[in-house]
Amino acid sequence: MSTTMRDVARAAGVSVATVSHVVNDKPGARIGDDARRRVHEAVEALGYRPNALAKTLSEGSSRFIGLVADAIATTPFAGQIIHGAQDEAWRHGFVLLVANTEGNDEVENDAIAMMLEHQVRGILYSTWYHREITVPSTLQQSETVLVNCFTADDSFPAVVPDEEQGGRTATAELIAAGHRRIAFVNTTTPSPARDGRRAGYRAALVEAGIAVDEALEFDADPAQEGGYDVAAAVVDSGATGVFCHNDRVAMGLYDGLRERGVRIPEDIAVIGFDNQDVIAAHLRPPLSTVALPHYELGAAGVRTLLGLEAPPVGGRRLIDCPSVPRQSL
Amino acid sequence: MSTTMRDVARAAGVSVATVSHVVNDKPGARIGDDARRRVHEAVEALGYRPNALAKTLSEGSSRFIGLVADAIATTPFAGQIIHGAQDEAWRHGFVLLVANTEGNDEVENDAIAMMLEHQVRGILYSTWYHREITVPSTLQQSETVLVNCFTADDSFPAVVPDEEQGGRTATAELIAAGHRRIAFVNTTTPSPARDGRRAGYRAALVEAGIAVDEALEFDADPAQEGGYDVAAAVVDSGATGVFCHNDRVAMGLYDGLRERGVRIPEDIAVIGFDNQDVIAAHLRPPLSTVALPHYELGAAGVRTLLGLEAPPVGGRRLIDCPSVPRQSL
DNA sequence: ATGAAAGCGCTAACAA
DNA sequence: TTGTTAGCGCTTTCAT
Repeated sequence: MSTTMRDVARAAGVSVATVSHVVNDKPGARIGDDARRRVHEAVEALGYRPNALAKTLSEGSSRFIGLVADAIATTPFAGQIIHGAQDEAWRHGFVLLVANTEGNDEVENDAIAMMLEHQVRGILYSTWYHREITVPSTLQQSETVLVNCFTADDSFPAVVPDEEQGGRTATAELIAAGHRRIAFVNTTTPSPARDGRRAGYRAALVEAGIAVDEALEFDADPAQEGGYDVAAAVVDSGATGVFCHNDRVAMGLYDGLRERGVRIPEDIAVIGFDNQDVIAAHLRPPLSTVALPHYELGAAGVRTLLGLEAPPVGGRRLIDCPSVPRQSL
Repeated sequence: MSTTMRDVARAAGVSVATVSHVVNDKPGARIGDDARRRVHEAVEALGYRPNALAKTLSEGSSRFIGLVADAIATTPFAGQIIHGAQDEAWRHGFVLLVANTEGNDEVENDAIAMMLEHQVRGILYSTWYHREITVPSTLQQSETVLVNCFTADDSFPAVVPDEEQGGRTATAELIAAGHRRIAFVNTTTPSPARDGRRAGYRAALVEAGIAVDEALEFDADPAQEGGYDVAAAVVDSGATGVFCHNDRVAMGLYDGLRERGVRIPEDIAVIGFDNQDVIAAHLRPPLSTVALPHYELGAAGVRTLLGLEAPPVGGRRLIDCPSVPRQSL
């Protein structure tokens, strides 16, 4: 098979212990310059590559971190979480074991079992949209950090987006652009996003001394169709600025407004949420929005799993949703 | 630490060999019913979970497959490849080790080294868009299958989408809908997609007895902006149907056509390519398109890596791009 | 400064 | 039918 440490030792005329020491550059190891050199040469010559599995077995602790996601395929979001988690894991010498469950409980349990059998240091349990979950019982046996989700009793450390701050940011952008009559097209789906963004919207208005007017708050299906359908009502409301629950709704709203001859941003300014690149960056005009910090969620998840970041006290760590200005306001 | 096979053996009053046999349900192992039962009970009682790493080390062959991707985060496509690869890998008892390189060579080499150290059975090297590549030298040391990419000399087994068949399919849909004057908005970027889809477009026309008219072929930047900009030319061409290089171009074209009062599909039928869900399914009207078979690419990649599917003879295995009919034609 | 040897959790001959 | 034992490739303690 492949060349082992023994082969290297033999070739260098030293013991495996010596090879181990120089290969790992162990701190308190007194190795003669000569031996060290010979080992390095042998490693080169033989193309030696350490067996990480054997190392793990011997050391007793693995360098794996598990990431179970409910929807890698369906959305571009999961990709960002994976990416952030992986970068951060690598930074600390860890490797990601990724499993996609597509919401199937059985697959989920298998995935977790598989990870446990591979001695993962811990498991990141993530969802593609921010929501409350109940964690599978198997997870109790492992260090677990929730990413983009949380439990009702906050019994697991969790990392989630700060929806309220995001809503406040979006609304504040509109206010900063001079708008006072600001509509809010929220989602019909009950969720932390719905409640949080609304709270942020209202807080920003209050902060700016603008009266909250519930007649300016609309509900729409959180997709293009919802935004399109609500266009008439938004126009009728007399709003000069609209904060949309997400970019897809904004995209539909664009269509609805255009059909009515309403120009963006001259007649109505629009801001979205999610910063879904395929959409936001390429609408006409490009859509100002607020980004969901998926990359950072993944990274922060890994950090709290590894204990590099004190676990959030209240249970959930809130991650900022930054503003992404473009030309729609 | 965690409970080992020895603990189970002790608890069940048998040897580790016996435990190993019953836990793995070894075929040619004569184990008494009683012993078998006692082992199972002990496993239950102690919550024993086999250590996959030790198993691998002992067996000498790992159950890992590496997947290096150049852009997990940037597109929804990579997710599909990962998903397909993972499902197929699991089906055969393998686990995916995913690494995202974002096109960075150094990261890529580290990723490959890491995978090799983890004794992966082989590596899937994938790109988010179909293209020619040169494989990193480190990959020579491993079983490698290219996914969604290929080398100039086809020296590595590769699995790629059948662009030509896709182009033919798209065009045939338009023809089947009764169109004879069909425009093609191709990308300006040289690529297998550009050449393949054009070849397919022309082949379909010829097949239907329609003369190829190069005045009906346009080049556009492969994004919304490109589609928008080409709208005037398309309208002027007198085409009654348009095949767009991708869904994003189609999205831009929608805008351009709408501005000119041209209705879809009444005045002009449109078909896209990629089946990018966020876009295609939610345009007005929903966009008919041809899907890039990312899931299947990942799955087929795993299969050829595991030798379950004879490696493509010519070098590349072509995967079909299926039609996804909606309401734009 | 270097080496011998035990052991990580498991598998697979081979004995019994 | 079951147990003993020798590895798998590596780390690490303890001698030398």
